[in-house]
Amino acid sequence: MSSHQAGKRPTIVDVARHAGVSTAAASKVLRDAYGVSPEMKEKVKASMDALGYRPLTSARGMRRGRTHTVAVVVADLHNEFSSLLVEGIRRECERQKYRLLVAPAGSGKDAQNRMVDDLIDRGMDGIVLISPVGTDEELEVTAKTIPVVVLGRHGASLDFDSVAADDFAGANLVVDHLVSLGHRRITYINHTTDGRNDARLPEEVRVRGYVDAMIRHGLGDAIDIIQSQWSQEGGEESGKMILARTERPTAVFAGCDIAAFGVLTAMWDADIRVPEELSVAGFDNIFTTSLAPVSITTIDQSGLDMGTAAGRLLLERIDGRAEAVHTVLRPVLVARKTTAAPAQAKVHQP
Amino acid sequence: MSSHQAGKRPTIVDVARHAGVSTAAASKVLRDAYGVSPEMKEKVKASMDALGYRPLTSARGMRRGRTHTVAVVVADLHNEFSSLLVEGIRRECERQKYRLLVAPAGSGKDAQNRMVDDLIDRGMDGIVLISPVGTDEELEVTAKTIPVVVLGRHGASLDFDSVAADDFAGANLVVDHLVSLGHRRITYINHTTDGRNDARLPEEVRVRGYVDAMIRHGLGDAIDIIQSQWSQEGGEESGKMILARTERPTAVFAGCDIAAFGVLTAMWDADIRVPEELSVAGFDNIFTTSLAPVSITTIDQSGLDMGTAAGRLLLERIDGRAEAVHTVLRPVLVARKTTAAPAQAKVHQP
DNA sequence: CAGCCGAGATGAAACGATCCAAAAATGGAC
DNA sequence: GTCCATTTTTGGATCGTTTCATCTCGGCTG
Repeated sequence: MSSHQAGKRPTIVDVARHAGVSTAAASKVLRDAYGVSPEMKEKVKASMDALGYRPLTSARGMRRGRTHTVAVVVADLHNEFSSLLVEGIRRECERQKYRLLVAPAGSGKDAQNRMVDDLIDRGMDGIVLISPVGTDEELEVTAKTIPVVVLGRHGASLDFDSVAADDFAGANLVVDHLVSLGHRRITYINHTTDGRNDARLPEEVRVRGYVDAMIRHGLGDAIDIIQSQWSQEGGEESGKMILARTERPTAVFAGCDIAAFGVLTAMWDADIRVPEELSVAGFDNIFTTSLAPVSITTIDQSGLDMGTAAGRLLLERIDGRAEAVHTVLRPVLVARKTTAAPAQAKVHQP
Repeated sequence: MSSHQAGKRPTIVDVARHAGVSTAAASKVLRDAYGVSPEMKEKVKASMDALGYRPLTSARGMRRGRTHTVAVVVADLHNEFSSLLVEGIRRECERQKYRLLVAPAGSGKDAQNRMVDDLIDRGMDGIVLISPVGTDEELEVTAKTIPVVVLGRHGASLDFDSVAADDFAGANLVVDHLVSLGHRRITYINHTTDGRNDARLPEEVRVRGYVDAMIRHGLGDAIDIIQSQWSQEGGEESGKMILARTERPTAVFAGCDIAAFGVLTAMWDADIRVPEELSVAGFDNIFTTSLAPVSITTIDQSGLDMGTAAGRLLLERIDGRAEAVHTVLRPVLVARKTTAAPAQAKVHQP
């Protein structure tokens, strides 16, 4: 045995004995329940901090079923955008005196499901899932057991709440911005999902938004989609492909910021000046887009707001709300330095 | 009440009844304890997955005192480097069938201490603290209650383990690298800690490493330290200060990567080419240093290894080890594209 | 065949809290 | 001073699991 058991932790029984009252009384004081006289309250409280007593959350949760703890399941922590979401949830939890724990589950479906089970077994009061890969059916099974909020995925289940940004509107904003600068040949970099092809995935919604906006501007003929991956490598490759063409676009709309970084790398290596020779826009407004030497034009989904919204919904659910709520947040364009009017373009539109 | 209690979760009593055995027997099967016949084992296991039974970790932990769960306390999740550390810890925990939860506590001392208490109350088996702000004395009090590993802070307590990178050696590597490229005027950007001035803080160790290396190379006269903050703003301001000088350095060693980004921004804005006109080096090897259009030379502390080391130490402690272990890991230089020989320099050294 | 042994199985007491119903104290009203 | 209505206080059951001491039962030994 290690030496950590040294001074046994005081229990509520110790407090009661020290104060000369019953444990039931001590418990009431602890919870400020009804039916305890001021002097008893005083006495017990004094004993509590004389002994340095702190109730054991797990023992509490056992009878009462509440631990005042919620968890957010996330694939990994490297994604800056999910950090923002987490921070939003955390703030809302803090405001309502709940504790938030972050559970990194990996990107596999089984791993995520196992993590959810483990969190339930560990007495969480509710769970937020960030862009989970499981099917809606799987999530609904979970949601019958414990309050669940899905963050960052479009959908409309009756059993769990959801919060997502309007990716369609976001993609529209980018195209509108580029067109208003005078661009017509705007290439989009898509994230190709191998296998599952869920219309509610952000990537699907964004590409639809791009296509729709192009058509709306009468640029249906200029629609140009590169099937790639939303990673720095995917962006870089796409950039090189574009450079290899005889007729290049004047603007590239990378579906996410990481990919935009990749495109910039490709341009830098080829000595193409951004935005003079090519405009580049991202999506997500991750922290480093503002930090880059040439700050990147992007779409801000206001992750903080999404997070707090999710936190609020979750705590409402825990509190008893029965009907599902689905929130869609409106993104905004953050115009920075990677987009500008194209070299020799008529600024006026047809 | 919400509708989540629908199908009551099966307990070990249900399993026992279903299998027609005592709960004690069921419990033994669950833990594969000694003294259970093959046929009983079979029967009970069948009942378990017939009912979809999963033991409640908190109830278990209550009697046995172990929940197979550990937590890592982190100020916030925006720091990419701590994400790496967390990932390392997670892998080690997974290997040993432990669950890791991440607890974002904020940067305040009180907030961190409160978080640690709450984690103990929630039945964690052990805790890793990433660059905690509390004093060693406070940490020792905690470490008497629960196994603790401190990550990213130099120190040598008898009550808790620690893992840190050799910041001194890291700073040496950068200076050696720059000098070998032919630089002599190397400016260092320091992080000024207002108030506490702990010699074991990374920033203190790094600046000592810089000074020491400069002297070792006979460049004591060229020592030039800018007191600033390790943030993108701090880096940018420092960059501007350098530009305003009549005699500029040929290389800047920003104490951390974020600050290096700031320096690059300042240079970009002033049309100074990096590395042609100025070399810039960072420290930490955060993910985006490789991703930036001009990838940044930096020091890799191999956060993954630090994390797994911390995880291993923690689990050993939980397992009973009594003596403290302090690990220092050797960092390596990652030479990328922001450093090169200065414009008109003799490449040979005196 | 009495006695012993050890492996398997079990009932009940923990663990640290909450919660319910019942007991004790308080305070008026008559 | 008795009686009733409140308020305070309490004992003990309970949550889901482990653990401990005990019990059973077949097989061996002597």
